[in-house]
Amino acid sequence: MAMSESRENAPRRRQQRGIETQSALLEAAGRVFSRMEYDKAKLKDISDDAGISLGSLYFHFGNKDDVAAAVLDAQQERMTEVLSSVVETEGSSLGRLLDLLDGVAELISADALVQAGIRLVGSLPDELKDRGYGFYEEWQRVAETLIREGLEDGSVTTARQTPAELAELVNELFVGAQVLAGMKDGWQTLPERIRRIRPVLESVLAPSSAA
Amino acid sequence: MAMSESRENAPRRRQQRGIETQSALLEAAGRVFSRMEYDKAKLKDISDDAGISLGSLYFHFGNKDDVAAAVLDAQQERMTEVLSSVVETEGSSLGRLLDLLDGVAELISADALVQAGIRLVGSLPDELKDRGYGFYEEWQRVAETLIREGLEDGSVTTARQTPAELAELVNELFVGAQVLAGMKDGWQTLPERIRRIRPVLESVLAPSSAA
Amino acid sequence: MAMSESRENAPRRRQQRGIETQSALLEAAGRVFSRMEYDKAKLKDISDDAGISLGSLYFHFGNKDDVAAAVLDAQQERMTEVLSSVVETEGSSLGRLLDLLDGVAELISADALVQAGIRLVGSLPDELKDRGYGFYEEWQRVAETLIREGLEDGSVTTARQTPAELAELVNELFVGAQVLAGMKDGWQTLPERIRRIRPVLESVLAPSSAA
Amino acid sequence: MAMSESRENAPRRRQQRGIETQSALLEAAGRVFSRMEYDKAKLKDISDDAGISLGSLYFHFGNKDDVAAAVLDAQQERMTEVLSSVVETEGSSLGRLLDLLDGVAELISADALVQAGIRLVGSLPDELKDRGYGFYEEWQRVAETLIREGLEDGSVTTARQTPAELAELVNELFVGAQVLAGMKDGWQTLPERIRRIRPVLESVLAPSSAA
DNA sequence: AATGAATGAGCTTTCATTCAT
DNA sequence: AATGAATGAAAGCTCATTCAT
Repeated sequence: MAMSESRENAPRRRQQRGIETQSALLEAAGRVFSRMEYDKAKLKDISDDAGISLGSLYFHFGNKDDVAAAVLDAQQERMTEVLSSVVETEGSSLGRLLDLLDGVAELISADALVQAGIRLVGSLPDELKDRGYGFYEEWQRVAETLIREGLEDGSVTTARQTPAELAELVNELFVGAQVLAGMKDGWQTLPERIRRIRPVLESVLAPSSAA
Repeated sequence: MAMSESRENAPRRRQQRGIETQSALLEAAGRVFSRMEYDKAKLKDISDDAGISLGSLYFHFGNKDDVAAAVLDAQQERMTEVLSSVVETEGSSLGRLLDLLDGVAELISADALVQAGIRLVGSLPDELKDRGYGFYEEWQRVAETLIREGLEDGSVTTARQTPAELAELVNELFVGAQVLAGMKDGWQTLPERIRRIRPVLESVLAPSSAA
Repeated sequence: MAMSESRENAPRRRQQRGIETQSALLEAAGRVFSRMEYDKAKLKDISDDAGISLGSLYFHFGNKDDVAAAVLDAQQERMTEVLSSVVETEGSSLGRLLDLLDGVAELISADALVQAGIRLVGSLPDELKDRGYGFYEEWQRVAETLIREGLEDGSVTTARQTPAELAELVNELFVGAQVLAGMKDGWQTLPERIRRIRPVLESVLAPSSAA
Repeated sequence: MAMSESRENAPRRRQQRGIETQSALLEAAGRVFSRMEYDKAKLKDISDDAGISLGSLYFHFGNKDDVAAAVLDAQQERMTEVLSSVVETEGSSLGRLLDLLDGVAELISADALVQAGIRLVGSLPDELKDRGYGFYEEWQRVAETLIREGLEDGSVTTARQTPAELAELVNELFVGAQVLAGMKDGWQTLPERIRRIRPVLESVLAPSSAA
């Protein structure tokens, strides 16, 4: 069966092989960048981790920055995926917002490539910094939208801060938990930290229901 | 005795000059490390910034890691100074805790060496990581103590979380604000962010008084 | 099978080029180390002498010590070659022992890499010292064996010292001649010196025949 | 008593102090150079070993080469001392020659500064090399003289080599023993080695008496 | 005489990137 | 597509030497 495919699919197979190599390199990059700073990570480390030649890495990614950029892209893709899937869930806006935190925390604690993306944001050449920071802003916009919807559907009841301020607060808490979890145990306990934060956010965003 | 003094002073005078050089180098290191990652920062950058020879830098600090360690030590010293001075203030425990956040935020936004220390914690050789993280733990203990005292003096009234959990929460919020401020504008707006957080913490730690 | 060969040969062809480079570097290292002390010799000197980039030298040898180790290995290989070829010769044991001295003297006086090895033994980081000294011991064992055999085949007749002591004596004489020749004229006259030693050794090892 | 000397002797005392410092530095240099190669030995090692400032070392010796030269001079002085004292002894010329070897071996095995001198000869900047090698030649002339005298007084009886050749042989044997002892155990067993050589030399230089 | 401090040239080593096959 | 080999521009660090006191 493999033989019968050979003629026509040869080019496609070759393409296929290339894609596999590229993705193997990407995962390896995730593993390496999640373990060390951008500058400490050598491209040789990545190609070794993938068991693929350094030359090949350069064939698939132009240079070191491009490798980092690809990791960042993949990270944001995976985070956006969680974001979309949770946002489209049934339930109150507040519930979805809190579920979102849980979902992202879970993703971070489980996916080395996502962890790599997080580390990279903190130790990146200036040109790439914005790309990383941009995501925090996007994420904050999503939070703000959900809070606004919560005010409408009644799941958010506080009136003492603007939705933007509340979103910023949510963001700060999440980032703080994420940073401390990253420093302490490589994000293993991040989901737990987020779970402990949940009632606090509920009491802040919906103080009446907590009474 | 005048003669004997001249002998004893001789070495002391030398040390004096050395101390000045060393502290000039330390400030320069603060400036440089606050501008760039550990790996991107070259020791030549530091010695140039201080207007002192590279060899002299190596005379006073043994190697690059030691320079970073000295910056971390200086940072923690300065932060501990604020911490002590605020904690010994008059006023309720909760008030002092919140003033503490303000004080530290102010320090961070104003002192390049302290900013450098913060950056370094995130991008440091593994051997130095603990030293940096240790401070977060110490700081959290202080917060916990103040919360405990607050429960006694009545300034903290919540009973829904343990003091340890509340301290963790305060820590996460502060760290989150600090990280986002650092990314966004080099900590310029950190004090403002902390001011916005204040009422939230009051409502969480003393919900009754907020009613 | 023609196809499959092309695949297998590809890497082999590459290796070929690498091997040539490596051996060119090794010879250059021999030339340089035979001219100057280990510490005085700069790796740049070696790569320049070989007309190959410094980076390439580091590609093939990990660091300076490894270069020296490779030189030592090559030296010992060449000396062992002489040793084996002479030992397997026809003739009396004593004759072969003395021929051995001649052969090694000849090699030393002609081969820069071997001279380099000798120099290195005297000025080497401690980790490599043993490797150098080990050879002297091995060589002494060979001498001892030949002397033992000489006692059996009658070419060695003295009974006043043990074979081990006699071997030590031979070794000391050879080393002394080699060191002095090295100091005086870069080993040019070593073969001559060894030739002058020959009758002495004969009279010591076979006193009767000398009478 | 110290006080009563103070006025007039002040300058002399100062001189005295300088001499002590200088000799302390020289001994320290001996210790350091006997442990490591010229290039590996740092002047800081020497001044530290002496417990005297680096600046002071530069005051007493102009530069690194001068320190080495001073060590070499001191070594040769001490060796010459042994040489003179043994040569002026009663006894046959051959006996004095062999005693000389013993004496020098004893000195080498006991005196770090002398060991340092020996090491230095093998790892020295070219300008100083001759000074080191010169001593071997001088020493060989002494041996030759003694052998000549031995031929006259009857203690040396061989006629198969010229006195010069015999002296060379003695030198080679001694140097070989010394080099191997240095490599093996830091010259601890050199006297023993020389003792083992003694009968051999007797049989070579005075074959009849050995019969 | 003596010392702590300062200097800078020089060396080893690393590593992103390119090349040849 | 893939690979081993090659390159060279830094960067960290050392250390002989000099300086100021």
